[in-house]
Amino acid sequence: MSEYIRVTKDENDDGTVLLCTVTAQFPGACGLRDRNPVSQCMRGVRLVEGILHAPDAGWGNLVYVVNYPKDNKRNMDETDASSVVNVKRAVQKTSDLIVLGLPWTTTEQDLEEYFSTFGEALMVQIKKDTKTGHSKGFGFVCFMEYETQVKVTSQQHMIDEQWCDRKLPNSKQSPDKPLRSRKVFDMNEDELWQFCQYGEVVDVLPSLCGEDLIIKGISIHISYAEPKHNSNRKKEVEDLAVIQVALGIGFHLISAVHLISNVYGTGTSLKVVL
DNA sequence: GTTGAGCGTT
Repeated sequence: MSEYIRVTKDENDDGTVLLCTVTAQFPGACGLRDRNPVSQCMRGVRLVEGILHAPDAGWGNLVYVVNYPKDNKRNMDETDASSVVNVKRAVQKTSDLIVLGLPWTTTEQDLEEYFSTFGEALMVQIKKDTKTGHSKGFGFVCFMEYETQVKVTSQQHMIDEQWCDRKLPNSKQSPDKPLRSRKVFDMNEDELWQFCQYGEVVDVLPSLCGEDLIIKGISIHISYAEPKHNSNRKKEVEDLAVIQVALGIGFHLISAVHLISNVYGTGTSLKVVL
């Protein structure tokens, strides 16, 4: 069934599953929990000496969530921790923008003055003819804050009474990736697998939800859907959402989607923009 | 002294 992530083909005869079977798919996992179908409460799967024991009613048709060590949530290992930091940095990283179609008379001062209304610019330049010093009608700008860059790239610009174009310079674009964005809503497993081929997503942490991430040159927006029924359960999902997502493996992202849709109801669960 | 799609003298 596409709803489930298979970690093992069959449980043992006595209804047990080895923890190492789970950790093979979810590195760093220390156990499992599931939602009691009656009380809707989360409960831990009994773990004795590395062996997971089925609930009294058997493994059944329940969704099991992977547990990670509590004091280690954000720090499953050094590599992962630094990856998260890198993601945070990637979010803030700005890039030069090329500004085309400038009036011949526009100076760097004019340009700086215009763009400073959006935010602080680190660099503004207009390309000029080396001999004559006349403007070639295009230039570059780089902003301090990524938010400023987003603002600037998301609207048109009238500079000295002329509409100008602004975009990422060719030199800053990754040649193998399409520029246009594709939005994927309500991803099913097949779509997730397609997504998995693009690269590596480090984490889906509550703190990252709502943020635009740029990971290995791929823009990814991760957001939670609004709770459809009981908003108290939102806290639970945030608690549980410390799920490592490694698109190279794929399973983790799928499990995150399951987790989130279980709590918020099926529907929009993860929004991924490619 | 001109021009109007483009891609960065350091």
